[in-house]
Amino acid sequence: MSDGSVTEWWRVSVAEAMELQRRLAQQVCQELRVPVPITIVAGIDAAYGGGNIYGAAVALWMPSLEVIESAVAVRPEEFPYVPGLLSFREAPAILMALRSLHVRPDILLCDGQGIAHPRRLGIASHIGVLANIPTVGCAKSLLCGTTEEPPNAFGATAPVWDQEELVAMAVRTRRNAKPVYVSVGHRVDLPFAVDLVLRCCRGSRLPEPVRLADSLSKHAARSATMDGVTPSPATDKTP
DNA sequence: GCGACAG
DNA sequence: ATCTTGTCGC
Repeated sequence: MSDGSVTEWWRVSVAEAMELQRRLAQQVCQELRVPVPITIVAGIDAAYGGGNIYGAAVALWMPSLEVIESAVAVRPEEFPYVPGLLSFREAPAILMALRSLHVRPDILLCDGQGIAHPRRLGIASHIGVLANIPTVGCAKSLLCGTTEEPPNAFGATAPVWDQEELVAMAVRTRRNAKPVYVSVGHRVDLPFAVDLVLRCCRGSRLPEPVRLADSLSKHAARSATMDGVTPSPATDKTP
């Protein structure tokens, strides 16, 4: 077979992308299959600048949340932003950043949905299946589903339902702040996902791993963009 | 047909 | 996500 069809899975049409999601969604594991105890957690996120996408990954020790190392990867913007197809736009850069880490995270905390997705394959689940690693989705807003406002206290939760299915939990990670939406990514169950997110909170609305990855990706995009430098990432590298 | 719509 | 100033609260 030609390696192009295998490695560049994101270079597809919107219809093909949705079809691939339906297929990969069947491979998502919603049961707890993680190393015990969790020693290394990595936060991942992406930012845009100058027509490129900056994927970032930050690895931290558990339970201290001390940073071990971080990495950034740059890729050109190829797939457009289409609600429900975010992973086809951001995952290539994020996977490349993950690959350059020298440590192997036990689990990934992703900025975005896990199975709280129309076809049950948000970016967290997609990356989990592709990399065969446990993942948790932690989004700042909902893509689908309905919920109630959780009590205004740290750790309070409220279920998120979509089509009669429990797809996520609204979680209050900080008093007086809007909740975040935690969902199963891959190889974890919902209770564990919520617990991990809470154990990663250090005063901010976003759990530390995600907050740091968000910050790193933004700084990388910003600094590269205003140096008049518009990096031309190699197009032949596979994430 | 109309509105909603992760980042 | 990104474009952008000041402002309210802990």
